[in-house]
Amino acid sequence: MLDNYLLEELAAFARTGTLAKTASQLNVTQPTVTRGMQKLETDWGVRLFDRQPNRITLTPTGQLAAQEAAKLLQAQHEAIAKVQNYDRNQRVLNVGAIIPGPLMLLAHVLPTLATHVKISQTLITADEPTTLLTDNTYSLILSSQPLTTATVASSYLGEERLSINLNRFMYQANQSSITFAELKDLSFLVLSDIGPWRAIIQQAIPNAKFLYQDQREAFEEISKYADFPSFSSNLSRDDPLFTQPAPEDGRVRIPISDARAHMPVYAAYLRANKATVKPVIDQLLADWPVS
Amino acid sequence: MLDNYLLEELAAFARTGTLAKTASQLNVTQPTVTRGMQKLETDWGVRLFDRQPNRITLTPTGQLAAQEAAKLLQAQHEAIAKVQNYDRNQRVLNVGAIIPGPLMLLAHVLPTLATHVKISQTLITADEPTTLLTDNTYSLILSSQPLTTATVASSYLGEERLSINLNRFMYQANQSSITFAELKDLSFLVLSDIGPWRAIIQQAIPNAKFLYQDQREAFEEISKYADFPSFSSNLSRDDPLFTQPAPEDGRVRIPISDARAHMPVYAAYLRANKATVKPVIDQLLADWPVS
DNA sequence: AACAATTACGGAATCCGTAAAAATT
DNA sequence: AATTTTTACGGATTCCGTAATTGTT
Repeated sequence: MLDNYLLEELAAFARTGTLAKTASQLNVTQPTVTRGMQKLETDWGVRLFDRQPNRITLTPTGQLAAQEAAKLLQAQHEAIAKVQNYDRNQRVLNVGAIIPGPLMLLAHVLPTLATHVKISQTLITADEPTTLLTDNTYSLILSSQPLTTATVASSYLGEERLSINLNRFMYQANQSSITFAELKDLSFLVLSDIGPWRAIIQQAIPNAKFLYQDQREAFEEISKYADFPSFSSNLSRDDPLFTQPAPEDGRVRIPISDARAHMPVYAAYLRANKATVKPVIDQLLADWPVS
Repeated sequence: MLDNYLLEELAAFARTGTLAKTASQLNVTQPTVTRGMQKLETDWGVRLFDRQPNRITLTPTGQLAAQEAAKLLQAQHEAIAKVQNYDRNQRVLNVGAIIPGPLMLLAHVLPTLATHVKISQTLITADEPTTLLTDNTYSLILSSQPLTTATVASSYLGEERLSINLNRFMYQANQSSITFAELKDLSFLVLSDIGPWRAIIQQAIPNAKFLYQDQREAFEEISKYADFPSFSSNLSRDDPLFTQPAPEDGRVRIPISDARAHMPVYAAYLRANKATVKPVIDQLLADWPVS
């Protein structure tokens, strides 16, 4: 016999220390909590509290029970979320990423797909992205590392290769390839949400300044009127510099030759979902830019 | 919102396949289950069933939900058992073992202990004995291997050394030490529940026959009237051959010299329980037979 | 006097079983 | 005809809040 609201009360009591605070935190009255904890003790056949007329405290067993109650509640919330996310992904295939480039390519090839795909607007920063697959937050994660576990598989998609967009009259612009070192001392206009690229450019370019912009609109507005160097890649699709040859707006797009400017891209998914995600992966592979 | 009895119904439906069988398995009526599953769907905001007038089946989401429900129920049972076991071990310290010898020694030194100790009557055969510590089934496990994890620690106690009890007139009896090989072709009277020793004697003694006895009483009865060779060890306490020198009942106790006849013994416990189990471990160490 | 826990009582919500209906095999 | 699911209705349990009680600080 296990009643959920009793677990809530016990876990809340462990946080607050008194039945009164517990009651107010849960928006019930004190007698409710009193009865609840009495019932929990009789249900489990275990003494959880030391009672004095004016004070009630957890026994060691009660402390363990409170820990376990909190864990059970957490597990319940996760299970419900998992089911709800799974249901959502039955209709739309949610895609997340730790780097933005592949998402831009995906957005570009999306009309060719029969599957209804929804692209996450924020990048993943979690330490263990695989949990976002197992809890069905995403059905597909585009990552710079192969994520492989008993239930998660990864497909190699290709490489993202960083380029720099420069004013054509800058002296560095007069070459077909460039290195991070040659970009030293410059100020760059950069989107904030670029995942691992951020650490790479900060470490690789000596004495650089980075003007981070949170919003893409602001980024493009500034980019239109001021002439800061900015980054794009072979996967970029919605900036005007992508189309080759470079347009006549005064900028050139130069690939960066450093090894660090090349990042592998993998598609990670639950093995159980392989059939569902396959068309998306195949389309990405088909439209992946030839190096 | 998560009602436990709905999880039971969902998990049962996943096993039975119809609401009618589910109801009879749970000892409720069909309408109860119908309402329950409808409520579960509205509570979670997810469609779990495909409904036809005369048949109802789980959607893919429903199948996942049933799996998760079963896992949650399992976790709940384990949590309650853990708390109840913990409470029990607050008053009596339960001790388990994978080899019987140390338990016999413990039973012998038990009167010297202030702690109220309860000794398990059956040996542990689980693959992962540490789970029996984390779920508080036992507070102390006597094992032939050190069990060490983030929460479990082990203390080395000493060695158990196997001996053989022989009729004094057998030709092998006339020596102070013996090998497994010298015991070949004999028939032995052996207790069934001797853990790893069973495999050892079976593999080490060539062409031997083992008469396994489940019950200790029967074992001692047979042993009294028939004169089969039998095993004991330096930790044996309740057989008459233990006291040195050997009694005048016609048998001698000869230690076996093979390396395989010597087994290290460790005491494993939750690090959180160190203070509780320490007096027991100290007493075992103090009374451990000198080799 | 103020605070915390418990007990007593009445109302309200919910959960169940019986009975009946609808639809399929 | 026999199953299976669903709906309708009435009863019973249980769960909660208000009010009052006990005991401590």
